[in-house]
Amino acid sequence: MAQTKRDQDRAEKRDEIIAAARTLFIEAGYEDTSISRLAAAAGVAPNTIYWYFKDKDEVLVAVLDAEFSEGMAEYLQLPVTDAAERLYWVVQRLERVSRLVSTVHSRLEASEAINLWHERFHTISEGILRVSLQHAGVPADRIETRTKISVFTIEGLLAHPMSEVDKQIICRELVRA
Amino acid sequence: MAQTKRDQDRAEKRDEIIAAARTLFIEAGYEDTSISRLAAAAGVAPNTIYWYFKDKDEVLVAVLDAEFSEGMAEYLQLPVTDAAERLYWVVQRLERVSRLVSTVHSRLEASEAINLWHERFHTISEGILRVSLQHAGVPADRIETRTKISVFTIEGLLAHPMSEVDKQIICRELVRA
DNA sequence: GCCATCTCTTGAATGGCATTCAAGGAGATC
DNA sequence: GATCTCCTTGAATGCCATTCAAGAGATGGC
Repeated sequence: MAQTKRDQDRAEKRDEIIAAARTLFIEAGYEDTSISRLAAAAGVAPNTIYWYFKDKDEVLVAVLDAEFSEGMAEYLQLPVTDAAERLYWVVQRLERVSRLVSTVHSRLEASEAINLWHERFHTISEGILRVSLQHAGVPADRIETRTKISVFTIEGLLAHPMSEVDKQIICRELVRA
Repeated sequence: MAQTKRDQDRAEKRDEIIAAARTLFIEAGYEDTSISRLAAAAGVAPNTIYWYFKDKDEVLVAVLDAEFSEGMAEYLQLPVTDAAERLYWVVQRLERVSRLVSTVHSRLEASEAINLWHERFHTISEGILRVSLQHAGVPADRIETRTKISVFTIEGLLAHPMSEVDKQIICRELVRA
């Protein structure tokens, strides 16, 4: 109701670009997806992208938002299991977007928008992990430290190839009381 | 003796380029150091770089080798202290080159040379860390897992700003028996 | 001493990139 | 029907890494 038809069209077109970017960024990588390629996939001219987004980083932020909210929705519907299994699920889920994880870290310095997104992501992730560790019985005075270690370890798991079994063992160690 | 004068000159010039790249890559970052800038700093034409190196990634590998061997020499001369302090020293030492750490991870896929260097680096680092954790009294059946967690956590510390105190606390937790 | 060969350096391209600019078209508004 | 705003685009701009072709200078063989 608050939206005019124009606003709706605009939002739809923006979403189409985000959808195309999502596929390309995840499958080909951010660096290897040029604005031209993205524009071609979205069926527009390269400079049209800039009508909807300030720059390429802002497209990435939109993709990250979409991926994050989807992943979070899945996580919240997860059957209740122990902390180690939930953690392992998170690792596997994040693996789909591991390229983006690496890209975000490499663009932290260059892009303020990415930096802000990254901080927000860490705040939320740490919050969830903190609760998991509490439930798992980690002593209160070590929760903060163990939370950070867990977050960093998960990021490490995404950046370095490893057998599924090893990942599971590491997840179990992370939530050890 | 095995070297002719020419080979020596060549090695010297190569080293000059590496020296210039070392400063630029560490202070300005790999991405923000164009071959042109590097060439200007080294006092040669841009394409001269390609006479000494296959590509920009190979320059990076040379810089990494130089930094690593220097850092390793320092580490080996470290006064004997407890594992947590040594770990904290490593974190601080690596912080000088934290940009490179991030760069290496972001270029793993794109460059086979970087990938190889990275694997070698992890093998060596894990080896050293493993010994530290053994000395610190970590149970044998958890050494491998804890080693990996420690490596990933150190990488995380480098990529995410944090107070020195928090870093020390994390280092202490990592070597906890 | 001379010529051929090899090393090294370079100016000038090539084809890419993200981003910007200026011009025009298509709808909505009046 | 005129005006105005939104949207799209072709064509630039100024980077980038890398390559090419030409030549300078030293080296080795005769």
